[in-house]
Amino acid sequence: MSNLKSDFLRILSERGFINDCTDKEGLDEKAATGTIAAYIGFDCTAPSLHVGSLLPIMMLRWLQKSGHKPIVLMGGGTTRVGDPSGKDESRQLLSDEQIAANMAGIKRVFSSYLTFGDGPSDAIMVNNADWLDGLKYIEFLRDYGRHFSVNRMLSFESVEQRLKRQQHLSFLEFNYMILQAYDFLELSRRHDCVLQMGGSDQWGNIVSGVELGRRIDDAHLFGLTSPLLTTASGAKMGKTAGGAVWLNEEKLPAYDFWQYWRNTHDADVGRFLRLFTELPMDEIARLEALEGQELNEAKKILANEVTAMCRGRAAAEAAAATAQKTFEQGQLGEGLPTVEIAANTIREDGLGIVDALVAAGLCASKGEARRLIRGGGARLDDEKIADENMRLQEDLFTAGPVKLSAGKKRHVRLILKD
RNA sequence: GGAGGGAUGCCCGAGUGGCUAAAGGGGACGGGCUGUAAACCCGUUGGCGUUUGCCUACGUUGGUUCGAAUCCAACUCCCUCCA
Repeated sequence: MSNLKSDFLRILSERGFINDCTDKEGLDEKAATGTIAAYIGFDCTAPSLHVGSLLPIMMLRWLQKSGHKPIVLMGGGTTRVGDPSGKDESRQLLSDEQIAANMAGIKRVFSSYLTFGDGPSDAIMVNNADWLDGLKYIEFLRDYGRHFSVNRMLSFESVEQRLKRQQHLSFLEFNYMILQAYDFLELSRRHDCVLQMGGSDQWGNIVSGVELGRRIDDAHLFGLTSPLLTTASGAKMGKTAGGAVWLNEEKLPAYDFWQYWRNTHDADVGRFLRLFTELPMDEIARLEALEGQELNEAKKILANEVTAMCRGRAAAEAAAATAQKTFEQGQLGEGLPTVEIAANTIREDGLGIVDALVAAGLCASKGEARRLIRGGGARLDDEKIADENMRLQEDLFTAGPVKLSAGKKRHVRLILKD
């Protein structure tokens, strides 16, 4: 395993980034003797990437750190088609305006992880709409389509899944892998890119590109995939009570982002430290060896490191401080999500506690708020709320913000606003 | 184009005229135990109002009926086989 010569592959390997590689020795040789360019594609299906994309982003970061050139491919063109990999059903088609807006949001996050510029190992960002949008159908089919075997395509996991489960797969989506393969070819021609990386669900698409390069340009391209990340409990990474764990601040406050990592399962701590932080391996070994309650320290470090990289050191420290106040001292941390209550809604005869829970975003509906109270999960300044008809009065706020909680982990600061 | 099968709540899936806001499971959320873990146990899981109430919901639109997720018709989409 560790007879790897290149820094790049050795780091990825020892940190657990590698699931599969089309030609590990060949790639190692190439990375050890020169500078290589590698790319990962990101489709613009949402206004922000979420933690699921953090793994590929970290791969690009290590690539750059070991002296190579990362290429971030924005899927402005492929998003118009829709990748069927790993999806049960066809995604709704996104409008071009949505795609453009999503791309703008996604682009922002990369500057936290990569250095962009014109130097040999500076990262660049390209958009596959640049070459996909202008393709001519018949020409494309004749030049490239003939290199694809439908028999083969049908056997790829992404396609086979759909067929086996009797789920609709449109011809549009069926073409996705061809376009992704073509992307690789274009990038190898334009930027001398020799490696495509991605999640293991991308294996089929990546291999298609490697083959296309060999058939048409006689190029020796490489593919490398990372393991599909699931948590120890088997769930796909990146979901939390509030929804997806977004990388962009405007989609998820730093405090919540930090909390996500703080709540990592015991069994995942070591793996996540290796994948999502840049702590030295021996330090990680020490941290993951901690047992019982002490392992919580490792989780805090994990949260701090990941948050610092994504949101900045200051944001990470603020989140850590808020968490400490809230959980370890039982106080009201300043960094908790803050919700303003308009003073005039409360002045007359107070604000119903049920409405307050909904307004605070802790419950999706009044019924849910009532159930929460009945189940004993709602608390006001750490006092269990027993009466679902209770009303918050104005004088409650004279001493300052009030803490409203749903369960042990979700807290909101309520403040009165004129 | 022909023949047959199917569409149920976040997901899977039962239900073939009233007892159905709809079994069961998963997930999620809450409580207990803990370490802001895991496992386990318990509870909750359409909306609004709350003492029995109203509204929305079983692909879509109509119809039969006192009454439909359940029967009928048309339509949409998916699947299988045939051409």
